Amino acid sequence: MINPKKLRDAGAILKNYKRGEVLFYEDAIARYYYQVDQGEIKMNNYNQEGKEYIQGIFAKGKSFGEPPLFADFTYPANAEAIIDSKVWQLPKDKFLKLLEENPEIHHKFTSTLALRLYYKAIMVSEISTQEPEHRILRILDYFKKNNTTDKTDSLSYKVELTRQQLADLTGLRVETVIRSIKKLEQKGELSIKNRKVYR
Amino acid sequence: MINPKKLRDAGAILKNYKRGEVLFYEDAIARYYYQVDQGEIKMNNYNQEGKEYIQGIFAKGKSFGEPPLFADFTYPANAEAIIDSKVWQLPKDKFLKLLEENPEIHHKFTSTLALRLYYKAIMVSEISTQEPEHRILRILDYFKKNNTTDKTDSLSYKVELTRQQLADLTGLRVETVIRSIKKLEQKGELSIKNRKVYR
DNA sequence: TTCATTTTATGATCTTAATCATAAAGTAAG
DNA sequence: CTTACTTTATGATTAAGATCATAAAATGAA
Repeated sequence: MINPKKLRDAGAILKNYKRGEVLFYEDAIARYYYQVDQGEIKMNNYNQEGKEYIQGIFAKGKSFGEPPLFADFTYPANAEAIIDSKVWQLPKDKFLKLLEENPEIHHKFTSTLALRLYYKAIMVSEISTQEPEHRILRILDYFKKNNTTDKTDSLSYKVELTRQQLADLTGLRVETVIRSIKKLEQKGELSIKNRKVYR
Repeated sequence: MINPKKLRDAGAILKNYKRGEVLFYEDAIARYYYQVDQGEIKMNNYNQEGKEYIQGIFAKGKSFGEPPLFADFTYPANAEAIIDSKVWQLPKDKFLKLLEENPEIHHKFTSTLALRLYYKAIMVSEISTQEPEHRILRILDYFKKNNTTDKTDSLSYKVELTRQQLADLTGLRVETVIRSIKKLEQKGELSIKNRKVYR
């Protein structure tokens, strides 16, 4: 996350997006650095049959869609508002200038990319070799880690993801997620209180 | 890739690894920046049943295993020499100092991470939503793009990967890869000359 | 507060890639 | 040159998750 004040000073503007609105499409050329101010943005792909894969969900303070700003390639996925959102938008050249003039921001930014690469490396391995329950737990733990400081395994973290979103994040079908979650509850790996998952 | 001369000046040493030798294991703490001087290194994961997933294959000039140097996490995968190799090894603190003192190297390095993130985003989406033939073509095109400047679709690029490696890169089984490749040949998407794949 | 949509749920059936079995060709090691 | 291992190959069977069908709750919009 870059300090919003710094962003504004560098020339960023705050844009509003309604639930369902698309910020950019897969294969488009990247022109801006984006950072969530309010709301939730997802990046996703659809295959020929319309099956969705969610690359990531970005909440307050998170940036997304930066990699294509650094090299000659287009967006690997779409970006869409999950709920009504406000997003900082900084033109590419101004963003690169900002990094250039602020080595500490550049370093922090590199760390962010590194962490995202780490997450992707784990997920691609999970999806290709692990069974549904294992994959789901990984996603839950990733969201828990990113949204709490709680390091216990007390099943106290409330998962704010629908079964469908979990399916789209893990490459599974919603029915499979529902059934797997039930099994995980029986095994004591998570708990379900009026339909909400706790991990 | 960082200029080998610069690496050596910064304090890097050149280490030898025999085919099959492991440079580091998953979950270990990262201590060095690595860059291939000669040979081939793969990064991979194994699941409980021993099924392998290959995160990437790194040839001459490519670096690997850098992300954990930037934040407080461990290696997401193992690194192993596919063939006898020589690898530059630079201690973490010296590597970070090198980036700090050379903004142009830092920027280039960020581009490398960005490109890798792009590749991972594509592969995770492919693996989770696409059928075998589609996945295999993606990997072939990725390797073609990274190893030639040839932009034609002349089926002139010789793929130096075994069927098993293709399987481990795509999360498929070797038999499935063999059968898919045959179908792709019939469709004219690739050609096979004495068992070697051309794309 | 009614209606439409989304989310969660469950059972039955199907399909695709995994698995299992076996072997020939190619390569490397001694 | 022989032996061991790796790679490619192919057919038969199986199993896991996808798909299909249906519906009750829950949520949200008008």
